[in-house]
Amino acid sequence: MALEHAILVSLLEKPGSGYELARRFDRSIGYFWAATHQQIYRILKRMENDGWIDAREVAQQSRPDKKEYSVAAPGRAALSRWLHEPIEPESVRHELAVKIRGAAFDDPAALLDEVERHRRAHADRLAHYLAGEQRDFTGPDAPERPDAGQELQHVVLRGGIAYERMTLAWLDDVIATLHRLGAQR
Amino acid sequence: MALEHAILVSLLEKPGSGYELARRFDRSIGYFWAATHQQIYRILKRMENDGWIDAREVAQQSRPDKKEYSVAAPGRAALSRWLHEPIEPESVRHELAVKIRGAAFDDPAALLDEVERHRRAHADRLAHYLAGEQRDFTGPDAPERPDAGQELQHVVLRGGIAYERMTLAWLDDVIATLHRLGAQR
DNA sequence: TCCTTCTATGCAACTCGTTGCATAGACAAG
DNA sequence: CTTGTCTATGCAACGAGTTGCATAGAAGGA
Repeated sequence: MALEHAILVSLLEKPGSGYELARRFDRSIGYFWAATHQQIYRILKRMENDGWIDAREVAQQSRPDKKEYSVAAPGRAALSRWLHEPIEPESVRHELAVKIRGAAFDDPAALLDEVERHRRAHADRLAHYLAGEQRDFTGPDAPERPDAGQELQHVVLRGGIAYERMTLAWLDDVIATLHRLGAQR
Repeated sequence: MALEHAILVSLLEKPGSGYELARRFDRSIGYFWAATHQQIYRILKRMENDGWIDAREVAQQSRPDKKEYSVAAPGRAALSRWLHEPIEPESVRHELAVKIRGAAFDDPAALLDEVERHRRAHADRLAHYLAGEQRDFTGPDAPERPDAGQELQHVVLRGGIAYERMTLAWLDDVIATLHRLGAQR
């Protein structure tokens, strides 16, 4: 039940509409917590009913009107409560790992294309993260004295970068292993 | 919808009851795909109805009887179909990352205990993985000529080890960042 | 003019996953 | 002989997440 909290954090970083939030969840924050626009709209409605967030109708030119949400005091309090609650170290769900173990009962070499496709996807994501880091934190346009929010966003991004680098190295290990098993047949 | 496939893989590696599967999901395979006994029993029942797996009543001494499941031909075919389908590179859900970004709107230093608790949990898990690797793959009792299944289990375990090492290093980075922000106040 | 794309919001139906509870046999400790 | 623990299976209710579909304004291109 952390999606509502992820939305609160995103709205505190910058107020926005459901549509804008959905796009943020396709980008930055969504790299650490995925969500579809359906989930987002539903939870926004619930949080508005509960008084956690305020809605403001915004008329726009050259595009449809939108409802811009911002966090109200009760929402901030709810987020604060959640931040002080302990959470369980996450339980991973790594579908590809299941496939790799399953390949023992099928053709291991047939997995190669799939693994290489994943490798490319992770290489793209790493490049994307590194470009974002350059743009926001380490490049010439980056703030000289970053505030706490920027420091924390940066350390989360460094986590994403470390994750992608580790994953790339592991996928190379997987590919080498599959090749080895293919050569043995 | 990969839990059924994870169960099929586990049953191919070794037939067992729902209870035994639940314990495996607390150990080895569950490190890459978590599941409770409720989910497992429900899916076992469905797969039995669909003819994917066969059930066999096993009378036991000094404990209750159990139903031992093994994979039938249609289940194997279903697994094979799934193995040949492409899957999306997984969408991560990293609750702690959401909390870290949220800490910018609360007290960053208050997160230290939580992050250190996670660090300990990951250190324990790494130690557990390394012990398992020693026992099954690199120690004196390990097979000299591992078969394909063992090679694939090992490469998945190496992924788990790499993940935990990366996570530990990142959590140290997070802890250092939180300390730095605390010192600045 | 029609078609597509982008912005923007939402309903309905379904499956997946979690939590709490219930039952029951066998055994060991107090 | 009651209590607790481990093995073993399951129901019911709920909440989370996915998929398909629908609507609608505005812009741009064929």
